[in-house]
Amino acid sequence: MVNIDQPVIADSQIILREILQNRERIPLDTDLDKPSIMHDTTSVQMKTKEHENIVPRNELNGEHSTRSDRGSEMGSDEESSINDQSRIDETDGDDSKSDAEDARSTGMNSGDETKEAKRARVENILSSMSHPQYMDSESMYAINEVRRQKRKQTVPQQHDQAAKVRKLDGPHFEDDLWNLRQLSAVQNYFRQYDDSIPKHLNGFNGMDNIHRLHQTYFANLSARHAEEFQKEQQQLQNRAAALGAFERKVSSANDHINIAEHVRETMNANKGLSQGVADLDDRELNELIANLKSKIEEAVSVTVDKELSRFFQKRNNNKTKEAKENHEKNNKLETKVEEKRASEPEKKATTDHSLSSILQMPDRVNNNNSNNTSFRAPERHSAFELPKLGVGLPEIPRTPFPHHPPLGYPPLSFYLPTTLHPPSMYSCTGIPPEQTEALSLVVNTPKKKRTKVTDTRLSPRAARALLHENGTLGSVFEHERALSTSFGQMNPPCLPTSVAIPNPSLNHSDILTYYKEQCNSPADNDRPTPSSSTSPSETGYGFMKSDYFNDSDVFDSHGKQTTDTLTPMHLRKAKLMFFYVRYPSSAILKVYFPDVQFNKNNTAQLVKWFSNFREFYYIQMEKYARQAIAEGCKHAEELVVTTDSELYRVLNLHYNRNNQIDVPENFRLTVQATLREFYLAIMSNKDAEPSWKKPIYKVIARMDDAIPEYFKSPNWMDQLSDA
DNA sequence: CTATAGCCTG
DNA sequence: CAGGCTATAG
Repeated sequence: MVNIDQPVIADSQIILREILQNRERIPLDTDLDKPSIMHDTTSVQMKTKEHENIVPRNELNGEHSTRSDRGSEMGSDEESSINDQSRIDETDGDDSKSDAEDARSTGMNSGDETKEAKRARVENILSSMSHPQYMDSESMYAINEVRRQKRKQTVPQQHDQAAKVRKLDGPHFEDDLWNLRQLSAVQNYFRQYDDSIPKHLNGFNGMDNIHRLHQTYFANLSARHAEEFQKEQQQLQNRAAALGAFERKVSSANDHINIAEHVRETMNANKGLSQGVADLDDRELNELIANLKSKIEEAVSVTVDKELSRFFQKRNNNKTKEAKENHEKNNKLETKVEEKRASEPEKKATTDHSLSSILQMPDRVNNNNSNNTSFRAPERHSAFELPKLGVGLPEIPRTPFPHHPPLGYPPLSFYLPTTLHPPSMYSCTGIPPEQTEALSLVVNTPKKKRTKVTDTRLSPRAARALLHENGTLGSVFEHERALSTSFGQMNPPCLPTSVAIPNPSLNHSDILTYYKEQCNSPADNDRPTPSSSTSPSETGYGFMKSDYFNDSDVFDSHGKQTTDTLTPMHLRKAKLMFFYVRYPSSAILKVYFPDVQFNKNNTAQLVKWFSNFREFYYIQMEKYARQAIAEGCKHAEELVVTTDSELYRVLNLHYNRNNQIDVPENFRLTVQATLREFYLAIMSNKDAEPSWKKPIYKVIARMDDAIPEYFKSPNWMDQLSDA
């Protein structure tokens, strides 16, 4: 195609096509499962499955389990196996079915093949896009999983051979034709909804759909191996469930129209149309793709919105319950600890102070049914509820966030005099009382942040772009942004994360870039093509052009301003995002930084940021975990992190210095969990092993949360600047 | 050869 | 936080 920057991109398009046509290139056995999707999708049996799969982070790395599983130890290198296992467990029952389906589909090769294949393809597409939150990530994770297994260091993986399966061939002309037919059919189908779908819901995240298709495709490819195949079964189910849900949704919203049926009918009715489509040229094809994408977005947005709100509502309720239980538990522990202290006078001196400050037995913990994290109410200071200070505190001036309630007010705890929270000796002096172990990491606590603002190349223009100082475009931009977030929301619930996992999304997401460019007038953004360029730095030319010359604002397909320069504002935002996700995939990052024109460099930079965030985070964790141990903590349960905990406060200071957001409760839980993980690992002398932290990383990676959509709002971004 | 994760440094 | 370096992976 034209404008193909990178091989990946080129492949992406091919992939899209293949997805759409459900074509070969895949080992037969793998391919066979597609028909199964088709059958499953139409069935309703998915309802049950659906909520099994609703597990947000489950997909992460393909090994993720529900939050409730969080505690499970994955200490060894068997995580992969474990995941696989879990998947197997869940999918077992359907395997047989799939097999049957496979057999069936194999049988109908020639005659019905066309028809069936088409149907399968369309359904596949629909399912791919209809399961935004769960399935998509699922696929993505599956991919991650595969790749990770291949690359996971520390643990010599045996699945290596599995790798190469997904190499793609070059484009096939016939494939294109097929693809076009499918596209037109689908597009045509969606046209029916043009009127019923609010235009304002049109999002700019359309590339995500493509992305997902891409991922789905890869997921299928990866199914070649047994274990992988099983995972895939899981995905298929998810998709089926997704489609089921999607259909139900759309049905209710559109006079009970059955999507699948419609698509099928449309398919049949459009055979003629496909003819004309056949001789489109690349440009036209791209246009078509763009349109299709747009349509799909519209349709999906509506559904996604509904699903999301429903999901989060449900989720919030659960969490509330969880929090309550937690509270009770904590109180119990508190008592326990106190008793313990009483019996250990000599130790008391140290314990009472540092330990308590770190672990802060939650007096009246913030069990204010902390409305969960993600969509926490602005007023929810619960997580920061300050026990003993409340009153006397002077009103601390803080930057109000007028237009964005979500920002809420900074937790009071941040303003509390340190005296109220005796800093642990570690954090202050850095002299561990009795640490015998190698505290390599612990010792050096990189504290002085805020050093350089990261972006040395920040240009006024870029800044302006970021702030949308030029009103006109800004408002429009903003408006669309806000609206478009609805679509983006689909990612949150299951933010693909990647621990020590090669970020597949980074590669895959290139497809986003690709399509984005396709949509835009290719002439505008003439970014040097990274792929073709030899080095990531794109050597002199590439670098210069993209980082300096091309630093100028650009406009995306929606006429919104864009920059390829990461500014301090972006950095702040990234930090805040860290409260929700520790392992965001680059794809997610891209979604949440819509005003950034991503390229190899800034993508790497952003990724690096999170890497740095994590580094700091884990260093703190290890430090405090060791401190707790040094102070005589005997059980992981004794490690309770409250919003008043030293650890917690340190982290807040680091990532939320200006208290720009109300830190999600989940973050606290994550911190606590991390602390415990470290504690347990250290207690069992795991820290002697080479990469003993890897398992911990994995556990934590599963705790990523959904990022509030308002993060995508440029308007919100603005506020960060003046905060 | 290119890319990422992770660790270390400045 | 950015750079640099290494190991690993495709």
